[in-house]
Amino acid sequence: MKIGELASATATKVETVRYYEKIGLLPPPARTSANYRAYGNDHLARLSFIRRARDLGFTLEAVRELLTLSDDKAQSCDAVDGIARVHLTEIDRKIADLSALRGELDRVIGSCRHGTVADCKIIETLAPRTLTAT
Amino acid sequence: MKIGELASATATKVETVRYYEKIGLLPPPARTSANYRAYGNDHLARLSFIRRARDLGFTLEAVRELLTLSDDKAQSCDAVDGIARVHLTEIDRKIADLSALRGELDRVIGSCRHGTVADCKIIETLAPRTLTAT
DNA sequence: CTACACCCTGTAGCAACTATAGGGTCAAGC
DNA sequence: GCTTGACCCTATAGTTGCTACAGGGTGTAG
Repeated sequence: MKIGELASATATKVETVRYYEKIGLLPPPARTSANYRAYGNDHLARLSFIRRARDLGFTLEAVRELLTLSDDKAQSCDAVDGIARVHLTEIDRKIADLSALRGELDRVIGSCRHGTVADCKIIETLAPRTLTAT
Repeated sequence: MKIGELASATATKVETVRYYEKIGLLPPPARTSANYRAYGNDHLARLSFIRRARDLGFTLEAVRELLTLSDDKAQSCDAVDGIARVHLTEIDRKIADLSALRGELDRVIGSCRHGTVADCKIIETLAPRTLTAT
């Protein structure tokens, strides 16, 4: 399988595949006589794994750990569970942050009376103190 | 006001202040004889504006537009309103994405039976297809 | 007069790609 | 047999929004 096929099979860009190889996430494949990368099913599986983990929002560092853990089949999967739980906590925090933000922005937008910028409540909210007192 | 004072007055790092100047978001201030930056209240106001907008999640590009708009006091504030609404839509999308992610990750974690990696449902979820068929 | 906190410039680094420049390869069609 | 076009290669620079050096100068307190 050439890099373009691997890429489209995993909804990845060709450059990204090469990037994953460069940072050691995807092992370097064999090469054809024309120096083209020749991938097998193991590469397809590994890249699929990476993409799924990325889609779930894991960082590349977390993906790297998950890949290492998944190679040791006899080990307890508690470490895997731990990584996932830490990640879940982070997502919860992000959602909370964004929701708070959303509320505030919504309030700001709601105050807009569609007048001129001089009376704009949005601008006022952004610069409440010293702007007029310059 | 020296850069350190301006920075601490706006909860910004000194390097960030210099960075904002470099990208043209904050105008270059006067200099003392020792070549130190000397800021006035207008700079304080502008940096406060920038920080508030950033806290609300606006990109630096959006902040730049908001600053430009806020300078023209006679103009209608509909453009300001528009930028804020676009931003709100983006935040909503991000929240939705993260919530979907959270649900999926929660489901994956819930399936963990704390056995070995070989039976790990989390790993299986990440690499459902070809990994075992290599 | 010597520490020490602060200031200066310029550059490199972070995540996770993406894009570009400047080439080589290969199958199809004329 | 030759060209066109899609694909492949490497290497490097760009993206966003900072942050962290390195290697210096300045100002003040003890």
